Amino acid sequence: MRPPLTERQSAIYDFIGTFLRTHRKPPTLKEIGEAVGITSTNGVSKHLDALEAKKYIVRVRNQARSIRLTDQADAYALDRDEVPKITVISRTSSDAPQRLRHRPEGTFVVDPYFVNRVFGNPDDRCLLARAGDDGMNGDGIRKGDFLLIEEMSWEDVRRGDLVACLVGETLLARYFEFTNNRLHLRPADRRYTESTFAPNDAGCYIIGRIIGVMRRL
Amino acid sequence: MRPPLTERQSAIYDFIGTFLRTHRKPPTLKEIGEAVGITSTNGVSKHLDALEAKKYIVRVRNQARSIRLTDQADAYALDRDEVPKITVISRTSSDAPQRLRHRPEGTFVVDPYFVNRVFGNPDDRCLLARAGDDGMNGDGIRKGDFLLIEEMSWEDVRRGDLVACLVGETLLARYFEFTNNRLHLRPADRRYTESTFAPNDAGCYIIGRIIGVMRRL
DNA sequence: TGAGATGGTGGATATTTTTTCACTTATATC
DNA sequence: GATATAAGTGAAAAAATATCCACCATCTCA
Repeated sequence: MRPPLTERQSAIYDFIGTFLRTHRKPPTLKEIGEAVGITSTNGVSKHLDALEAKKYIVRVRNQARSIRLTDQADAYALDRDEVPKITVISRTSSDAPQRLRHRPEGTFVVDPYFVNRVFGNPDDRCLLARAGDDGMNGDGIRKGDFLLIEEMSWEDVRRGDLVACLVGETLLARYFEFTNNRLHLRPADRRYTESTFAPNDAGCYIIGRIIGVMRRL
Repeated sequence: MRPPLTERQSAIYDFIGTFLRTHRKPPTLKEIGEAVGITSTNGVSKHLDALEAKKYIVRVRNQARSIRLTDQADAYALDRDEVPKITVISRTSSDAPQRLRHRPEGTFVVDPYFVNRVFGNPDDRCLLARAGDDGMNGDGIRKGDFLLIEEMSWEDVRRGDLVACLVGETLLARYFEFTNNRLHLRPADRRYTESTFAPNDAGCYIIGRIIGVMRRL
């Protein structure tokens, strides 16, 4: 669709997006130049011409701070330092479970009012994943539901907490208990069986505590 | 907390917010003046001084287009024509149910990626409210759950749809059916009874179809 | 080997934008 | 009646910002 950007053009495009998010206004040519190391505003202007020709930005002639990103998504993205973000994880067989967060499916930057109101105050540790079975059906969580997870190790989970865990390749919601040096994962539904694992069993990885559930109907 | 604004200050504050959303950059003094009918930039500047003193905005001296709204909500608000928004409703006894949308508790402008991914594509018709009882406990909706509602009249709801309705002062989630010229609201839990109403009974108002459920744990 | 794209420097100029100063008109308040 | 606050005009000065011009270097491609 749009022609690819050169390395330099890309750096400038990225800077504009970052500046927009952090300052809530577009940068001047001088500010761009200072950021990417170009002393002449004319040098910057030529790059902007290229970005505009490739339809990545739109400029208004003779107006200060009037660069607009064509791609709405980039323009809408909010300042990641100021608002909660949620990392979406998806399990694939090649991932080490401990590294789920580092190979995310994506990241949501969410409206702070929306999330705060509905889920309290999820922070950077939050992950989003989908329940892989109906084991908690009796307690209002169904297969496919989106689970908002506060990432924590099994040592930090309290007895009786609802946790998200990877058992083999499946992501499960279960009640957690630790007794007799064993992790116990208890489903709400009797048709599913309670599982028991040794603390560092490779077949079971506790992702964290479930703090929210979302379901699309 | 913050001192109230005069009518004129309020008009300017509102204009700045609107301009930010539609142009993705702050307005100049001149643009503000033209919008509210002030020919001298100095007149505008004084209003901005007042807004800044009352902590509604922050200005950067000697920089073009550098007004920033203090209130994150306004600053974060996106162009309402381009992204989904969700109106939060709360029932109070003085409201006519048909006017719930017009007396909202608030409005969320939500990250399009987040909502799209989780709930599909809710549009302007979407409302957010909390379930008022446990009548759908058996089907995974509990009292206090946040319900994402696609507003529609009872005529447009299909038989068997999960709907949100106001029965008296209580907001309920129920399965909907229309037979024998009567609205039937069926709970999932047998401890709650099915209710039946005449189509325009003042005691029952169908808000719309429930398209999503969110629960904080 | 020459043309075209990319990525610059430096400076002058035009334009926009903010700031400052002097002055006016209401309205409310003590 | 003095005084403060809000709201405004008009013009000029100062600063920021965008644009334009001339010129240079490197690389790729035909």
